[in-house]
Amino acid sequence: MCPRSAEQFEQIKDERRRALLRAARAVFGRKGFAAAKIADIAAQAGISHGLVYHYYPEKESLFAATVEASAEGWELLMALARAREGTPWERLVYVCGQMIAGLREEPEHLLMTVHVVAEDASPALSDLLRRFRLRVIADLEAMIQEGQRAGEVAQGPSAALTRALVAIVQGLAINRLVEPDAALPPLDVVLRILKS
Amino acid sequence: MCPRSAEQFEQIKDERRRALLRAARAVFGRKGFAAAKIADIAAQAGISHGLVYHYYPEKESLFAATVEASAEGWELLMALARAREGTPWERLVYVCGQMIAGLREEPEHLLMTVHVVAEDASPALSDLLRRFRLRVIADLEAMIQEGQRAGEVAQGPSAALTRALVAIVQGLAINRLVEPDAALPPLDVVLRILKS
Amino acid sequence: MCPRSAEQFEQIKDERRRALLRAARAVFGRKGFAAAKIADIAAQAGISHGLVYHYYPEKESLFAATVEASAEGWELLMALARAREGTPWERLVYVCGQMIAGLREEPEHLLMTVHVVAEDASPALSDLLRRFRLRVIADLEAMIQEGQRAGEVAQGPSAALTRALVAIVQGLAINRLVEPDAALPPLDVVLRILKS
Amino acid sequence: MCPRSAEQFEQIKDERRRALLRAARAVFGRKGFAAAKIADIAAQAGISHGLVYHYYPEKESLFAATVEASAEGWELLMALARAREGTPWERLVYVCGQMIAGLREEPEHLLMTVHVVAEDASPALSDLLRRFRLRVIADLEAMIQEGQRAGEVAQGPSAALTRALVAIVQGLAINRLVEPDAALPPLDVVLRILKS
DNA sequence: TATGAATGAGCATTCATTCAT
DNA sequence: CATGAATGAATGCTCATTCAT
Repeated sequence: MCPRSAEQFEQIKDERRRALLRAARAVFGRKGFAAAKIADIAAQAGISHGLVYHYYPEKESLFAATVEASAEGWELLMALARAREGTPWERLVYVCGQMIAGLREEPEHLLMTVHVVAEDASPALSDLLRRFRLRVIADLEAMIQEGQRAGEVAQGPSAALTRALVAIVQGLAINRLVEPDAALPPLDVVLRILKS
Repeated sequence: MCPRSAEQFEQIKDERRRALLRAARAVFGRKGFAAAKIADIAAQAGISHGLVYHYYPEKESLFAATVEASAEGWELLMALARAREGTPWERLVYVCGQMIAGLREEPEHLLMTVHVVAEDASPALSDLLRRFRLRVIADLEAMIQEGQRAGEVAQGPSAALTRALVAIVQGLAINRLVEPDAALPPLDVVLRILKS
Repeated sequence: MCPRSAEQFEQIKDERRRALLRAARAVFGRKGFAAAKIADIAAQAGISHGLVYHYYPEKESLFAATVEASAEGWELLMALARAREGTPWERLVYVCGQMIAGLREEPEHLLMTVHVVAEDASPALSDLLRRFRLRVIADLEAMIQEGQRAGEVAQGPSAALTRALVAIVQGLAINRLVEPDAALPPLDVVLRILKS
Repeated sequence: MCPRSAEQFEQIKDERRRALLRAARAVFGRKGFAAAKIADIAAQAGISHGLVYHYYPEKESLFAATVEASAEGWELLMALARAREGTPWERLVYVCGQMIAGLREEPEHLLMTVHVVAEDASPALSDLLRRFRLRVIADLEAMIQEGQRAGEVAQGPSAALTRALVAIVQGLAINRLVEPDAALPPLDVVLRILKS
């Protein structure tokens, strides 16, 4: 009808897709894969459930897209961290600070990984999540090793140290979800784990 | 008619009930409430799905019983800890050591709380889990305060410190589930969080 | 163990069987075939549900036995009626009076026929009930025809007249069940249907 | 998007809803609440069982709607009767004639009340049916009292007389269901019950 | 596109029936 | 005989997915 609206359509489509991903992240993070209903996600995104299938052909694709969006968010954060000046420790402080600030507002988003366990979801999803998790861990471990070399981080096996750091962040996300009003520990308490 | 079978019946019943609870803990912990299938739990316990309903009238009751069993396990651990000689810090070391040893073998059991989030499960279940969590936190917080008074634990708000400790333990449970072969950080790394 | 108890066993067995039939009549009459639970019947008869299967190999047999017991009750009533002195009308009054007295106490028993319609129950049950119903109708119709010949009952097709009489009795059973406290119409109102 | 389809949707929806109610009335009337299968009702209405739940959220709601539709049918009949000219007796003849004509075609519809008995169906359903029944009885009783005042109906307690009338109508519905080919008694035989 | 009606596979739950004790 | 634990087929209900409009 309106020939110029092609771009607008694209815009609308993109906005909707983003809204859908936001809604999906919230609902999947909160309920897991199996318990999350497409209808709920659609409602939260303000569209009809039928329309979801114009954007993603099935529930699993939507979940995968959600995970990928999280991965992109992580890449962005790492890029920002790497672009920073300062010591390795200062970069670690920055990244952890951002993660904790993020979970304050959207704890769900850090818990999707927990639902990797829902083995009903195809192995493809499990793998996707595992791979994302491993990428995060690899990035953090690299920073930790840098810090160790700089003498800013406690010595010891960096793999276990990284798992401990990730653990506390995810654990705080759980806490946030269950007790939204409880005080989160300050950043320096969290970072004690990296200090001898 | 067969007078001795009464006790045997009771024994068998008790054993099965325990097997059922064990299976339920594993499956609920792994999949959450909604995604866990009664048929799976029954299969894991070695019984037919119909028989589950002889022991628990509905899925929610089984879940509740599972939580209660965990609560009893916790009470037992705390009783053992309180009965120990030594400083508050030594008791903390003992409790955290036991928790981490436990999650090494049965990480599921620490993650049921995450699924409190599945708010579809009646508020009754959410409340049950929240109450259990709060009890654990209260017990740990008391130990931490004791440690602070004894000068063995870092000063600062004990509430946030306790959340940090619980967070790391639950986070390690997640890690164990997702990467069963990854090395867990040693106890003293975990406990750094409580040291200035 | 106790060799003389053979007769006693028989007695006990017979008593139980009667109790079972009584319970079955009440429950089947109240709930129909499908909705009646063997466990309910057993409980009402004071035995375990497993024992029911020592007396009747399946639910349908129990139902059939219940119908047959009703049929025997009807035969008895007819025998008493036929043995009476007096006019055909007086016999009709006697039989209708007994039926109405019966439904005052046990309305269920007259409604089992309604459940013939539950076509899930095997055709065998339907046939059984239909045959019982037809026997009752044939007996009543014979009495009505006698009354017509004696000029005590209104003329007209006796088949339809009999259906009307049976209808009102069963209808009153329904009423009794639904409104146990409502006054039943006196016998002479019911019998007006047979009078011109 | 397709502006005219809105009304069409409504129409289709309404038609289906009516078809569903028709099917439900037939099946519930024939089998009672517990024995009636949603799948049967859906099949008879020509839809899938899942779709039933788009119209009624649960079996009980469908049953309730069925009862309400019957109640509306009754209201209509009473309105027509009240709008008639003639004596009270003529109105009674009209109403009873319509009821008997109705049960000739759809006897099920008059038997739903019998299944009030299935007390497993929530008390809400029992109450609904009882209330409907009482409304019918109240309407009929009013007409009978009018007839008594006009000297057209036999004297005596109108409550019991009304129960007798309702009884015969429901009883004839049972007869129709069990023996679809048996002759129903003519209207004037039924109405004898109201004549001294 | 966007909607929501329609379908059917899947799961919780019930209950007739069996059987070890 | 008597019990009640055990099984599994059947049924209510949910929800991902499709599709006519």
